[in-house]
Amino acid sequence: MTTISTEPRTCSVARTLEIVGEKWALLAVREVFLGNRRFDEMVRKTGAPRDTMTARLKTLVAAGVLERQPVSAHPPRFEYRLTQAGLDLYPVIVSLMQWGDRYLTNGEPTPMVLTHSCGHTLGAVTTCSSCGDPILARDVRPTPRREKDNDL
Amino acid sequence: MTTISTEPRTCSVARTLEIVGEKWALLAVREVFLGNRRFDEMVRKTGAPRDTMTARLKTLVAAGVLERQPVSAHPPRFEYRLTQAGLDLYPVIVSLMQWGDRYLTNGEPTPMVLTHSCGHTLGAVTTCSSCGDPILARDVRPTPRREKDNDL
DNA sequence: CCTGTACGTCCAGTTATCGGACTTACTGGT
DNA sequence: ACCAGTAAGTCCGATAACTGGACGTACAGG
Repeated sequence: MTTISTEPRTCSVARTLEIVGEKWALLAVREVFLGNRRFDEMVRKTGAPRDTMTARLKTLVAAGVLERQPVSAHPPRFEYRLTQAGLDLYPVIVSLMQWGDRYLTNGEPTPMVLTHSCGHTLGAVTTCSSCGDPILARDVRPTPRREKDNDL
Repeated sequence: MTTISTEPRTCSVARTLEIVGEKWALLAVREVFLGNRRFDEMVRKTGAPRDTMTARLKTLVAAGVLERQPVSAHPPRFEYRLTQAGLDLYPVIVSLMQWGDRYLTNGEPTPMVLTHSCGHTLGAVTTCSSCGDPILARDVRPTPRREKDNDL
């Protein structure tokens, strides 16, 4: 007998998306990576409504992705800085950018060029930490830890 | 004179997020990567409302990430398959999963194990295609192509 | 004929998003 | 002293999106 699972899958992707699975959250993080750590700059450069940005930053701080630090008391001014967890989101941002560069430029040059410290324009490849080969979906076998998530 | 840019930044990250920048969109793609290509399965395994899943799948098909193909005419049954563009989203999914595995497991074992064809459990590293080194934010210098996006 | 599955649509209620105006607290210029 | 400007939000009303659940259609199998 096979019991049909009625619950959604337990999954790290889903958990992560609860925090950064929304446009403005990730764009806020992008801005901080680009060095813009201030509220108004993030609003301007992302185009997010101020209200929404406030809400997102609150979530990101609560999740430990960003830290809100005062940089001046009089007048009160704040900076949002990446924590280690935030810094570790870099691969996510880079992957998204890479994909957009490939599929969404419509033949035009990419809006932004990333230059790596090795001197070359950045092309990002997601590789296996064991063998070093680029990771392709067909080379990966997923195994859910829980019984109920077991169907392929 | 410095003109303050009032427009949001032109950016591949933003463009990509217009398509997959929402929880259910990415979770639908995740399910297809896991082999679940049917509407009802995606609804069950992701927990998305049926309405929302319908809307997301429509967007993803329109964007060329998925293809909707009939697999039976009587009764009418469909499958959603990844296009090449969809397959190229794998690094995004893997990066998100990796991050969740690291920061959102709360000490428990990760919900899913990915085994690479090399025989090892998958650890994904985003590397520079030129020098092969892992990419760290601090080693990358971003250069916007447009003048107006030029501030750091 | 009855039950079950697949793939949606429809609905009504709630929540989120949006753009714009407003607030507070300063700084710097005239 | 006064005015303009900036920063970091908050507040508002209108619109849009999301949600869970019921429903519709088309078929298969017993």
